[in-house]
Amino acid sequence: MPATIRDVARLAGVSPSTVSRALSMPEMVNAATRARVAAAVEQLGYQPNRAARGLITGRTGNIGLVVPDLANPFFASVAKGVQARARRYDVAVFVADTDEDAAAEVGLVRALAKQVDGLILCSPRASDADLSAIAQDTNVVLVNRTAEGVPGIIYDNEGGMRQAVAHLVALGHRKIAWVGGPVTSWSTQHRTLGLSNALYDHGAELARVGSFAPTYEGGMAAADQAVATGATAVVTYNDLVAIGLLARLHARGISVPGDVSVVGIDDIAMSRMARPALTTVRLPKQEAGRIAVELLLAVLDDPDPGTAIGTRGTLHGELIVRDSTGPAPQP
Amino acid sequence: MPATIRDVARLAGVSPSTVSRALSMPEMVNAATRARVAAAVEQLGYQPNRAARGLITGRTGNIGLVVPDLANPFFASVAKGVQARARRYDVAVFVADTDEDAAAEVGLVRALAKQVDGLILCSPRASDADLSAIAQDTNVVLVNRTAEGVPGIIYDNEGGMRQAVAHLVALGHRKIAWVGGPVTSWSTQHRTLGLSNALYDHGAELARVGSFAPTYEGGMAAADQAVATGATAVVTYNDLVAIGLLARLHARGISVPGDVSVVGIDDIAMSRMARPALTTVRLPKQEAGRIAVELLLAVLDDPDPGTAIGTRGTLHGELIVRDSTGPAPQP
DNA sequence: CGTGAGTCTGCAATCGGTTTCACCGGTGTG
DNA sequence: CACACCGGTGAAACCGATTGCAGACTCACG
Repeated sequence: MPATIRDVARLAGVSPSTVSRALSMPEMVNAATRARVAAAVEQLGYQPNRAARGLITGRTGNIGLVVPDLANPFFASVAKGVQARARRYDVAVFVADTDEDAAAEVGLVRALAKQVDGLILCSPRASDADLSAIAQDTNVVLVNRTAEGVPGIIYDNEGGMRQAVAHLVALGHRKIAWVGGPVTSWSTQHRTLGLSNALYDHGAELARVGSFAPTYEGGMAAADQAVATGATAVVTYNDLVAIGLLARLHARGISVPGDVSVVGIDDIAMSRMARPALTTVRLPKQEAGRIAVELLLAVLDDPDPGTAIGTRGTLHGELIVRDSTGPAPQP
Repeated sequence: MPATIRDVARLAGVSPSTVSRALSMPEMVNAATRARVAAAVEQLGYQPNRAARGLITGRTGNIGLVVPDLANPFFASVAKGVQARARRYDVAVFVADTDEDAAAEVGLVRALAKQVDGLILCSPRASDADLSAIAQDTNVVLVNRTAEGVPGIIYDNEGGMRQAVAHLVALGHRKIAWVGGPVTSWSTQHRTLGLSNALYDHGAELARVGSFAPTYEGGMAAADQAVATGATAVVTYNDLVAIGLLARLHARGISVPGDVSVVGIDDIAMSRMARPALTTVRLPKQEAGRIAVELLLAVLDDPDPGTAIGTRGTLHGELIVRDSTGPAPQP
């Protein structure tokens, strides 16, 4: 039903080859012919069939995005960024959600790999070994995770933690509790390290509270233990955890920031709606998605694997001070 | 690099045609041959090239999902449902975000239409005319919107409003304010109507507060006007609005539910984390996505346009009572 | 005027599958 | 015994684009 390249050719009075060239290598065809082709294309509303093109060029013009959970606002934002930037390059995006399941993730990636030119893996849960294996035979860009020889975008977790600590120390806090995320999480490890270093530099004390699910419930569970450490401030793995923690503290009648200050990481939409509004380290989420697309397309265009391999973008967080942090209570 | 059907054929000692048949119409080929082919497929890890198949069958095995805003938790949930169900049928999903822009939407849909077998349009902002035009030459399923002759899934807005009203009336509320969403929104119209009817049936009074953006900010803006109506309860267009309204009421020192009760619609994750936790009408979001996929695939399989046209699924909401509603204050 | 270079265009092969059609051997029927 | 039929298979055409190669034409130069 839709017009084919032959229809255009017939209408323009040229051969299909010429139409093809007029569209993809305009400088190779005579200006007059080019104009005739353009007119015919216009008239028929012709759009080349991507499947047919892909068959011969080996490029599909599609990329895939794999995230652990679309309903998580962090990943939704990244997806939004990916999607917006991909459109600019006329690339379509397959989105897949693994439901936080590492095994499902590997299967999904394998299935998707055949249908796309490259994949963006956001906070993948797969093992380093699986990840490297995948990157072997597929163009992959990692977001929020690193793996040997695979290009990616990461956040400057150390820098973010440093900002949070500087803020809290300035407010007089000397003992700070840390609520970590999943033990296997790459981010948890780096954030723990960054926080620990920053606190050491300021001569303040770190109280580790352990690992919790990166959810509202995880935050509620962590609250009592965080308070029990005697810390006057709590930094959490992400905003969702911080908001859960806030809820539990409120339920127990503990004042924020009067008794305890709370800092999250991410700056999801919910954070400024929390009560009290959450102080947090804002991570540029859509930006990560946009850069991931640029990086992936660069990898695709460069046939030489040496260039892009190891290319790694770093994005910096920004401390957003709201109402959940205040001066440390006088003992 | 990846194995082609010819590789499989050679290994199995048969012709490509037989391999094709063994895979797509197994009953047409001898069991022994079929086994040999299966073994060869297994050994080579063969997966048919979708582009090549699509070229001849005219089916891509892909569907598209278009939403106004991926970062909106409501749409993220729908996307999650679509995505999960599509995977079950081995169908890949293109996701596109229109940024709430009706014009961009139409363009996006046109571009996407060529690359997929069908589209799921979730809460499309386009005009009825544009929508019908699109449905003319593309397989479309609507979610949260109706259009003449286009199949879709909608929510039973009337039923949801009825539940909310019954709850509020039972608590003694006699005058209820309604904060509407965008005037052009299909949902706004139906929710307004449903609320109005339910209130009439209970002999209670409706106070319309006007149209507001379906956002947190919209809710903050609506709060003062809602209070000024003298109503003892407020129903809002969605949960985001309700949460914004809650924030503004808190800022003004108005107690919820002591002075005013608040009811939202959607039941997004944020709602149970609000303070007070929000009473709301839960809409099955992932379910809508799942059904939309089923419906779309049914449309695709049925060459007769008469059957599916006008097929319309209705999903029912469920009142979730939390802490934002209570007995009407005694005058 | 012949020749070579250069520009532009068309022919035909190709990508990896699906599908039509013909064919083959074997069986059942008139 | 001739014929139709049937299950199973292969050869070849085809889907809609791209691209290597060769031909046609123009132009300049010797």
